[in-house]
Amino acid sequence: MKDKRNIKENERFRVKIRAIQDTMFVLGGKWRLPVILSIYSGNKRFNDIAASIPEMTNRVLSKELKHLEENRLINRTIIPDYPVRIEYTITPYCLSTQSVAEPMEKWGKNHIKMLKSQ
Amino acid sequence: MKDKRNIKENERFRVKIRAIQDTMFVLGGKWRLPVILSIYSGNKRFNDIAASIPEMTNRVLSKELKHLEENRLINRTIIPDYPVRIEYTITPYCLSTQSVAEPMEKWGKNHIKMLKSQ
DNA sequence: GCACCAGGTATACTTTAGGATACAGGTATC
DNA sequence: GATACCTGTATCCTAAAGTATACCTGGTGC
Repeated sequence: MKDKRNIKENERFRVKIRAIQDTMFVLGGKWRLPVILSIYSGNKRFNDIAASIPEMTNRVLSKELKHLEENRLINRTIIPDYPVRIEYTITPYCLSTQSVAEPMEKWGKNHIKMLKSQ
Repeated sequence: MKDKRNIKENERFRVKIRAIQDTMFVLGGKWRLPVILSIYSGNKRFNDIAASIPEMTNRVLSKELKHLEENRLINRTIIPDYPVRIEYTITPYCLSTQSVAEPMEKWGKNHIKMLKSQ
């Protein structure tokens, strides 16, 4: 009886950590959420995004954009103007990342405060 | 006027991404939150934690425990028994990581569902 | 023609995360 | 005396993340 419960509980635990690791895989890393936030706040073009996060090199930006596109968090659209422009926009699905980004922002701010108060 | 607002907004944006990056630094990575969760769910000893997450090697566990201790998320106490035991417990401050871990768990579960439904 | 811009890619590098394996040092047990 | 358990550490390695710098292509403006 107790064993059965432990097995079930362990199963729940493993599902939990797998979910967290998946999130980490998709949204983890130093630049992913910042890039999403930058696009969300209105930057559509490569150089605009790059300018909004000057510490990130354009090679990294290029890679992150690809990763985000592959995970359906952003759209890359080619505008056939002269000259051709490329616009990045977040997908409706991407809005769900807010539920992760916001608590992380809060926690980070609080953590800095905590460190300072010591 | 408009410039002033943009500068202010930009400042807010930079504060935001710094906070997220700090959180990533402390809680990011494949194993950090799982280790916290394992301790939270009752595992106090090195081998118990290791057994609860068999995919992680003990070298990685050792490193993560050190990192978590340095960031005041767990306590390491030596129990002077024979043989000497060592117990890891989460700090009160560590409870605040729930506010990050839970949304990540939810998002990860939803993400998997999203991928499957395509 | 020439310089310049947008939106990247190429190349080469360093750093960090994470993994595989072994085993140490003390206690306890057979 | 040999062996096993506990809590890790040591050594070596690979892969991924991130950095630095240069360069490309196809326009535009002068």
